[in-house]
Amino acid sequence: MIAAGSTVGAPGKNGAVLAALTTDRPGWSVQLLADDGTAIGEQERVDAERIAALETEHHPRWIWNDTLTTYPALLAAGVRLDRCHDIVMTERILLAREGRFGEPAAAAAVEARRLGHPVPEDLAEDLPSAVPVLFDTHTHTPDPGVDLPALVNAYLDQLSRVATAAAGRPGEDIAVDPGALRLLIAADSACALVAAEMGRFGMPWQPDVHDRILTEKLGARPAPGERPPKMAVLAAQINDAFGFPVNPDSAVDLRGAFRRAGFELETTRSWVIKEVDHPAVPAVLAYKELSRLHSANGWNWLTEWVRDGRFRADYVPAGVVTGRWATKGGGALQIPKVVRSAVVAEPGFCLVVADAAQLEPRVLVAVSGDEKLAALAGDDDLYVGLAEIGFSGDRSKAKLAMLGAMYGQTSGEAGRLVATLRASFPAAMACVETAARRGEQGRLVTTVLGRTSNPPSAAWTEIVDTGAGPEASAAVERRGRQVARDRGRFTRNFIIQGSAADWAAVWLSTLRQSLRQVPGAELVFFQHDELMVHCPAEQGEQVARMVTEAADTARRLVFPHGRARTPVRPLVVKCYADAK
DNA sequence: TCAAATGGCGCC
DNA sequence: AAAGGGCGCCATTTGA
Repeated sequence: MIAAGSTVGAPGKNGAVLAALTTDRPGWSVQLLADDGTAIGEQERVDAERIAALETEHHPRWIWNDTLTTYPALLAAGVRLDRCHDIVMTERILLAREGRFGEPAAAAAVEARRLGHPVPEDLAEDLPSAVPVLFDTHTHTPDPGVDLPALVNAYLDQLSRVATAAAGRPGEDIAVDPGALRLLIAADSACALVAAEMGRFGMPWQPDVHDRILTEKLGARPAPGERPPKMAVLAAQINDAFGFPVNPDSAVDLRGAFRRAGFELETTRSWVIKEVDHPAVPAVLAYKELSRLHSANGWNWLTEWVRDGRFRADYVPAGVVTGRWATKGGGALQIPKVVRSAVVAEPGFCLVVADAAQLEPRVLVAVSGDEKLAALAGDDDLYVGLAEIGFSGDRSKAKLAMLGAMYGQTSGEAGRLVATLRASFPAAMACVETAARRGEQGRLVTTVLGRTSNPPSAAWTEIVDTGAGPEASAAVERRGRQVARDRGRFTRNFIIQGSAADWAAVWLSTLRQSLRQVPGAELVFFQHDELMVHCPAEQGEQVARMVTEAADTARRLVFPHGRARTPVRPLVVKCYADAK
């Protein structure tokens, strides 16, 4: 379990609690340290076996520059480690709070340069998009320009900055408890371990089942560059219905075809086309659906991403500004429901699939401290209670209002419903609306654990300032107001989505710790507010309980003062498609 | 001709 | 039903 407010665990036998590690060729270099950073013994060139022995003997927190470029090679060598401190990930969190967003986050590398070591440009310019993600687990890439003293300096430097960073900066209102920030750092580091482990183990995936789904929907697998049979039939029907050739893959062509047929469409999105009264419409909609399946999760995806019965994704923990995970390639966070029956536990194993029910509205309850809303939070279905209070029992309206409030909807029915919500729950609404106003002013917002929004770009400031200027034309003024409002919607949602991501990160990393007691159990999937464990069938119920307990721990740690609940719903199944 | 932008849609 | 937040990915289109 992650201890809030502490950065290190119990001392090991020899007093060592930390182990700085760099990747060298061949092998690794390690320095054991006490919790104040004092070296214990000598720097050591080590192999995987020695690292495993150090883990057993000292159970240290491993300090390294970047989990995603360090840990996969260790996993490939058969070493699993329990705890780490990820310098790069921590640096991004701290820099954002210090108003130094966008500065190089490779702290150890920066420190190494200060000490006079050469730092290659690619590492020095370590912006989030430039972080090398080496998921080839057999790649063993040395840390260029990073040595053990630099790593230790970077670690101590980061520790010393936590309290100030937690306090934030004058005028920004982003202060959080230092313990919260430490929890965030620990959770993010642990999530990086999860991401590497999950990427290596992979999600059980049966290619024959997937192929059956594709063949059923699309017809036999076509030659490369050809349309699958059922798409070809639909394309022909579309041509017939219009009376002239149309390429349904081309939005330009499709829009032109509808124009010739007398329909002026803003876009060719499916919900727009659905409203058009023309004989081609059903075939167009069917074609779009099949086309999406074929191009995003068709046979090409299957051959590229599924090997040896596993889908191995490249996860990027906290890769999104809000702290949500991202992926590189494979689209692991957009697996369509229609192919989920291909995810099947191995013989003798089961899948424990769990999602957090109505997480975002519950997070709003917690971060806003709205007492009236909190009174509803005990219900299993938050929207039912909400409906009774403000929406004459209409659950769908209550849900729409809540989503509209969190996403910043102002127009249409949802906009009106948000107004109703505001009347009943002023504190909750004030919370999101304050966040929106800060965004409109170009200011920052923070999640509950202290992840801070990125500042607006210079271009944004320019547009907003010009729009507010005395000589602005009506159009320029309108444009300025619009980008300001867009920014407000972003910051409004940031505090909710990001705080939900905080909770989920603690949930995931807490569960990872519990699962060490269950031989054969592996986290195999994580998607924002949902996770999946692959474990021996007889341990399914035990793992399900752990999932629930981890959620409870996460609630206590992340929302210590809140009355919000964060219930999760673990299901023990054979197949992902059965988890509904 | 090639890289970047756009449109569209899957997930939460 | 529509369209507010966050993404990644594909095919097509655009523009240097």
